[in-house]
Amino acid sequence: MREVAALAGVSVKTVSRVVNQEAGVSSAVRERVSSAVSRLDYRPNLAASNLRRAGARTGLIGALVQDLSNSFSAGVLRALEDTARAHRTGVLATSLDEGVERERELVHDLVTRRVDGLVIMPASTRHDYLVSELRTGTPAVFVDRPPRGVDADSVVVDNASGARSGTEHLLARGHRRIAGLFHLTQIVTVQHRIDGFRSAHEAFGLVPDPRLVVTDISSAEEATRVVDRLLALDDPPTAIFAARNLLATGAVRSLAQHGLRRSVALVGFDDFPLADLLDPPLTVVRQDVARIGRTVGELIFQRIDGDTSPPRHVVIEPTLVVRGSGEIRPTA
Amino acid sequence: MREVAALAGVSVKTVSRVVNQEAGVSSAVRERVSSAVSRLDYRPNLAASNLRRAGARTGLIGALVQDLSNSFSAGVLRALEDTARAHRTGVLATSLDEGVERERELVHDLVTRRVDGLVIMPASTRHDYLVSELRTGTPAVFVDRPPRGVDADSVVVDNASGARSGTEHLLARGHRRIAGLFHLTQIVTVQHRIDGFRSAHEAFGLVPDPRLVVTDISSAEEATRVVDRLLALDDPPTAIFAARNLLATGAVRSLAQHGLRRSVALVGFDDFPLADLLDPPLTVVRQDVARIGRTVGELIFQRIDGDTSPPRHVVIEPTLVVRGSGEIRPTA
DNA sequence: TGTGACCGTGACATCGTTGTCAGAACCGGG
DNA sequence: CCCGGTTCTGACAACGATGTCACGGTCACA
Repeated sequence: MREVAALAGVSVKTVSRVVNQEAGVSSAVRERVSSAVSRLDYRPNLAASNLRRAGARTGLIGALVQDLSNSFSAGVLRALEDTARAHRTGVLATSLDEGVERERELVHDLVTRRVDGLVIMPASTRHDYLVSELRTGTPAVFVDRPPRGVDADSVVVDNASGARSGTEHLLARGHRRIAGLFHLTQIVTVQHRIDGFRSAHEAFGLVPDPRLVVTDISSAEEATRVVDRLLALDDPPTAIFAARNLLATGAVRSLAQHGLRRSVALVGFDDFPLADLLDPPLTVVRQDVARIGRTVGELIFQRIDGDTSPPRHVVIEPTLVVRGSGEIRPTA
Repeated sequence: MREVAALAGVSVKTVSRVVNQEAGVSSAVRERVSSAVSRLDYRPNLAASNLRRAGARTGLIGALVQDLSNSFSAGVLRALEDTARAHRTGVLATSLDEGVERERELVHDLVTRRVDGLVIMPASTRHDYLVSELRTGTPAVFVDRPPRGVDADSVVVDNASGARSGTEHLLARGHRRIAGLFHLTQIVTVQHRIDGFRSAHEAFGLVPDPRLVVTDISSAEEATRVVDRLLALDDPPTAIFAARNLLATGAVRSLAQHGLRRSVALVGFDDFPLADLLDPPLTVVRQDVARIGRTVGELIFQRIDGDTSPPRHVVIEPTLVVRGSGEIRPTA
């Protein structure tokens, strides 16, 4: 900046005025400064500017998601990004891979970076550690999983209701032996999905066979092996409820290997690209990722703009998308 | 920081020493300062610190990708993110959606933010505008599409060779009327894929029927309509080469609607999750996204660490993944 | 006891920028 | 020609941190 000032023969303050398009600079001087700026490839230092300006923003929000390459995370992030762009803000996104310790470190790091807001798809189950972080004034919004131990906005889907409707869909078609595939039980949303799975059974006066309820499956490959095993039972399931997108794809792989894709019903939780192109097309409980991402964006920017009303907890209802795989009748 | 110093009864410089774990502070003082830090929830201001420190890094790299929610972009980004984490660096990712103007603005913005490096999956075809941006010393690496008008590292796949091997795969199985679906011709990689498609034909002493070569298709929906139209021709294609993941899925939708998934052969360019679960499973030319992302990460961090050797252009060979859809024989 | 080395600490300048305020130059009106 | 009011410009301090250097105190040793 000093160099620009020297080249243009003015003070640094005048350069600052020109760069920030402040009024009250003669056009002759403005011209000289502008040409000096471009001749020297001068770029104002945003950090220094933010330092000096009162209550300036960094124009950055931090987003901690489960896994960038998972279509759910990516979809939410994409919608969030679009909202952020409208507010001239960048998104600093990181995958957590269910790493609890990593979550803590990253939050600390992001707060230290002075991001304007945090969007957290948490790996941890207790978020007390956030209290001191948020005292610094950084607003946070939780996505997909609700906050515990700290008061913050959240956007989640009604997991119990989604799992319930998916399961009831199978029960209503006569299935009585339904396998339930679930992710890590320590995750609250997974617990809710299990609850929904059970309450659907109760509504039909049934109790799920414990051998058919498998939890803590964390990859598609593991889901495939689990289904392989279930299909080998004396009385195998006639339908499968896979409570997460990766588990559904794992289940499809197993069914395909056994040539049972058209005989065993399957309902998944989470829609994903191409689910409609499978054969049979996959019936799923869909979470509207774009809407979730947009809602998160709206909440966080309201907070950034100074909204201090009590935390809001937005619950988005998932919808059942009927495509074929969930309508297969039980084999006698 | 002043408050911490006051509370601990020391100077700010000593607080700085403790925070940065510098040697030469008595443990008593260190103790007092640490407790003051946690009592006040003090967080050092990274921006101010960077301002003072000579040649400090922001610990940020900017990544401009085509579309975060596309599995190709997301996969590359995920691998890049992992590399960046190893270097204690965050990734500021943005979708370009083929927006040329947006690319320019974002690059300018990121350079102004003083990111340590830029990773660009460019929307534009000429990158002269980068010359002045890069003069500031920010290194850049191009992904997926090569730089033109500026000297910078790049990581691309051999598009011509990939398209050629995919097309030859179909020709070798007796197909003579092969439809080619391509994205925007202004994109260099698309031109190369077209070249590969043609040269495969030449190798068989053939010339593609111009009516079967459709370019500038930019969405899955449009691809579906195009295939609908091609199938309605008097002499419809017996095989389809879809030179991008979205175009392949669009093609599958059309084939499905016409009940032709098992009669018309299909080879796609770009692998994606679940391609193996389609029926028939999709034969594709696969780009190793993880390897691309890792390579990009290695290049950019070498530059950040001061490597000033001439630009390197890494070409990654795509591989043909045979699954079924590409092995369908032509119908008589 | 004096001396030099070393240790712990703080004062001050500085990074690049902008808010504040004051001064210089110019204008029109009396 | 003087005066008050604009208009334009610059000097200076400050944002939050750290590099430099100098200071006072301990300690070992001559």
